[in-house]
Amino acid sequence: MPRVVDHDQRRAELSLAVWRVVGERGLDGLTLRAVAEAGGCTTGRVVHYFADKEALLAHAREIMHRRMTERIEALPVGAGPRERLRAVLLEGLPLDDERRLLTTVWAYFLIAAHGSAVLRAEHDRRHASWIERLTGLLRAAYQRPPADLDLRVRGLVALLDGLAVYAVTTPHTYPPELLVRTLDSHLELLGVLP
Amino acid sequence: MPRVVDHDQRRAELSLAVWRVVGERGLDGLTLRAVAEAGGCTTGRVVHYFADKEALLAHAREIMHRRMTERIEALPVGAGPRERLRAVLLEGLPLDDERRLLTTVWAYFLIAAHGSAVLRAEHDRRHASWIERLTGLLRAAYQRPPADLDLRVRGLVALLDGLAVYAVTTPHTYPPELLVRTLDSHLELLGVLP
DNA sequence: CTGTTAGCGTAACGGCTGTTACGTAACGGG
DNA sequence: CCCGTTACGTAACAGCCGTTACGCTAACAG
Repeated sequence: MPRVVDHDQRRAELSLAVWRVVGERGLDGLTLRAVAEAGGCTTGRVVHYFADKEALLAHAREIMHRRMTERIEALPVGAGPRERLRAVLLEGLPLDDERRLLTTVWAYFLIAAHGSAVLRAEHDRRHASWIERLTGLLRAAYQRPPADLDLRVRGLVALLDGLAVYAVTTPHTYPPELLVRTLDSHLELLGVLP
Repeated sequence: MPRVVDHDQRRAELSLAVWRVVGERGLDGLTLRAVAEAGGCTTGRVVHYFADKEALLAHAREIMHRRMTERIEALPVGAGPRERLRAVLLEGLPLDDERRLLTTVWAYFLIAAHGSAVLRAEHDRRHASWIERLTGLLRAAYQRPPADLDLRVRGLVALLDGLAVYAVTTPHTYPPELLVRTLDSHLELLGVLP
């Protein structure tokens, strides 16, 4: 056996390079050569670890979701249900550099879901899971859950992701502080502010 | 003078072709040849009326916003402030074919605002105007406006546009009926449901 | 009727893209 | 020590893109 390399780590490195390129140049600016440059190598390495561009993108997306889930599950436990709900929601907003990068990539994949059946199906799966998670959290946050809890969740998620998209496209207009205040205002309206 | 043609109409026709292409193939699928095909002509006509692709896109966007405003101003007057607020908000959701097309184009330009300073500035202008309009409408809908009215508006807009983006990307999961019910649930929460 | 000019189809060009093929260097098993 | 395999840089390729140049056609002024 020749030179030994950790394939998973290489793929993770290249996925990170994909994030950076998307974060800087958008999804149309994402070329194999740009990824190679961001990853400090040539296209030779990129194509060596991924069959084609689609596989590269799919893996970068997979890693993104894995990282998001990882962050949520790393949140401190023990707090009350309302604190926990708010903490999870804040993970969906681009409040620091890492989340800004993750959210940007997420937003591009969201729009790309229009026009690609594969991306749309994948997005639908993730979204349903996200809705389910938040339904549980919101229900737990209520002493007596309202009858239209499902609509409250849909609205909450739409508000959160709408804010996230705005923060990605026009971060100057939607700074982290405004995002948090807007979310808190909505939580207060819902009656589940900690 | 040779053959006489209405330039504005030609440009409007080609802008409609842009909408259709974006609606079917997305912004990356938007090529001059695709626009020509959708417009029932060749690239010769397209480049004859627009200096370059950027000008074509800018005009298609301009027409889109003009049409959206036109629809809003065509709404029946005379209803109460809460009916009016709801009617305007419903114009922001893809509830029929035309709005679906308009919203799709809008969503693509929204994401494209990330990565292009020109598109971002333009979006920022439009967005501020939209926020301003809704602030007035929501204030009028309240008997006694809350202290954090601005945050209520931000949340309302984020919810609306979040729903719109979801409806564009996964219309099957977010049918018109769910959009309206979610919006109404939020309006009820705000205490401004007609 | 004739000349001029806008309208626009056709085609060519250079640049960039994803993909593929090839060459080389380095490492580990025998 | 040697050899096979893996890692990956380099380069060529075909396809599509926006842009540009060119040429024909049809309509109006005179």
